[in-house]
Amino acid sequence: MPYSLKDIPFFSALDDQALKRLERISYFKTYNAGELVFYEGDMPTKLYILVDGVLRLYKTDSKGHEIYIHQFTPTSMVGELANFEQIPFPASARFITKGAVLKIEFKDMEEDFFKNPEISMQIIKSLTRKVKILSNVIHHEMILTSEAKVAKLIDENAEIFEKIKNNQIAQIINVSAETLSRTLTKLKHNKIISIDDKYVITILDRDALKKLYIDL
Amino acid sequence: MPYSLKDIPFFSALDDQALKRLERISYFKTYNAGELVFYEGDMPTKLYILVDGVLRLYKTDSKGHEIYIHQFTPTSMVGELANFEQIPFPASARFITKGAVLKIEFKDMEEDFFKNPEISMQIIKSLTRKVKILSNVIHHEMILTSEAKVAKLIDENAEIFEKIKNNQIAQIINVSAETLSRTLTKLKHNKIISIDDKYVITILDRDALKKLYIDL
DNA sequence: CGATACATTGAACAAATTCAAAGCTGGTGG
DNA sequence: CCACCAGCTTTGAATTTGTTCAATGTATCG
Repeated sequence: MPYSLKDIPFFSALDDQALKRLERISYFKTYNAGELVFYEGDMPTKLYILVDGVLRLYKTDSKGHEIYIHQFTPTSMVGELANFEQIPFPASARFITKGAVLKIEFKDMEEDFFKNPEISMQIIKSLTRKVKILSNVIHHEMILTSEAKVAKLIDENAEIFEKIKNNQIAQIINVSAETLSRTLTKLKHNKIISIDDKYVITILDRDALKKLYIDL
Repeated sequence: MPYSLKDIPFFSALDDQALKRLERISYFKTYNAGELVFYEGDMPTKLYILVDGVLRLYKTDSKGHEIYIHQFTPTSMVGELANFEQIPFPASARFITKGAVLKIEFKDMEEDFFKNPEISMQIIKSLTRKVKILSNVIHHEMILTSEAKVAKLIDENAEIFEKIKNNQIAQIINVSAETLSRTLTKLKHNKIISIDDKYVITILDRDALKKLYIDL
C-alpha cells in the first residue's frame, strides 16, 4: 500500500507519538469505482479521510433517485458530522473513480484530535467547508430554477460539457436529462449560447446568461 | 444595558486580558421584533452572538417568498461562515421577538479566537450545529413531500399547533397555508389524527403517521 | 356587533418529471 | 467499409406536486 499518514496534510501537526497512536487505530482502504463507503442512515464507527479518487456524496429520495450533494477530492475529511454527533450518516458516499480512504476509529482518537490546536484548526476548516457546501446546495436546489442552474453551470464551468455527457451533467445539477436538453435548446434559440459538434459551448451573451441566475 | 460578556458561555474561557480586548471591539445591540440583523448578499463586517430573543434565518426566492431555514435562541453564534470565509451572507436574519446580539469586529479578534483551544472547541461545536441544521434543511426540503413534512411535525412537535396559528406553522415548514390545511384534513379523514376545538392534536395511529415520513 | 384576520375549498396554473417514441452517434465485428 | 447496436439526446404528451387565485366560511376580539 503506497499510502502513508505522513502524506496527509491534515496530520502534519501530529507529533510522532500521536502519529503512532493514530497508526494503530486507522488503516487505508482502497475502493473500485462504484463502491460504497457508507450508506445514508448507517451509524458511523469510523471517520474517513479521502486520500485518492473522487468520492460522491448523495441522498436518495422516496422514488429511489439519487440527489447529488457534492463530490470530494483529496484530501478531505468525510463523515465528521455523523461521528462528532453520533448520528446516522445523513447521506451516502460512493466512489466515482477508484480511490482510497483512511479509516479512523474516531472515538479512540477524539482527545488527540480536539486537544491539538493545529488539528482543531483543520477541523474548523473542514467544517466551514461543509457549511459552505450545504449552504450552496440549499441555494442551488431551493432558490434556483432549472434554467438558472443550467445558466450558472455554463457561466462558471462551461468546459464540463466537453468533458462529460449531458446525461451525467444532468445528474450533477439534479435535473432530468430531458430538462437539461430542453434548456440548452432554449438558450441556443435565444442566441445566448452556441454549441459546436464537439460540445464546446460559446457564450454569445454573457449578460443575458448571468441575468438568468443572478439576483434570484 | 444589562448584558455582559461574562454571561456568554462562549467566552468563559477567555482570560481577563482577552476579555478586555474583546470588550473594546464589540458591543451589544438590542432589536425590536421584526428588525433585520443582516441581509442575504451583504458582506459581513461583524460576527454575531445572539444573547436574547428569537432570531430567524431565512432565504428569499425569486418570487420574494421567504424560505425558512432556522430559528436561533440564545446563546448562538450567527454569521460565522460569512465571516470566516469573507463571503456574502447566504441568508438573512430577522428578529421574531425583541432581542439582542453582541456584535464583534471579527477581524480584530481572529487570532485570539483561533489560538484559544476552548474557543476553538466552541467554534467547532457551533459549526457542527450549523452543518446539522443545514443537513436537516436539505432533508426536509429536498427529500420530504409536503405530507411528510406535516406528518413529521405532528409526530415530533404536535404541541406547536396549540401555540401558534397554522398560518405561521405553514411558513416554518415552507408549505402554503392551503397545503397545510388540505393535509390536516386528509390526516383527519384517514383517522390518523384528530384535532379538537382548541387545536390540540391527538395522534390516533402513530405507526401510520410515521410511515408517512420515515424511510422516504 | 362588526371588522379583521385566519381557515377552507375548488379551480386554474406552473414547473418540472415521467413516459414513450423517434433520432443520432460512435464504436465494433463481420 | 459499413451495418448494426447500445447508449445518448431530443421531442411531445401526460402526469405529478404543489402554489396561486378567488370565493366563501368561521373565529376572535375590540
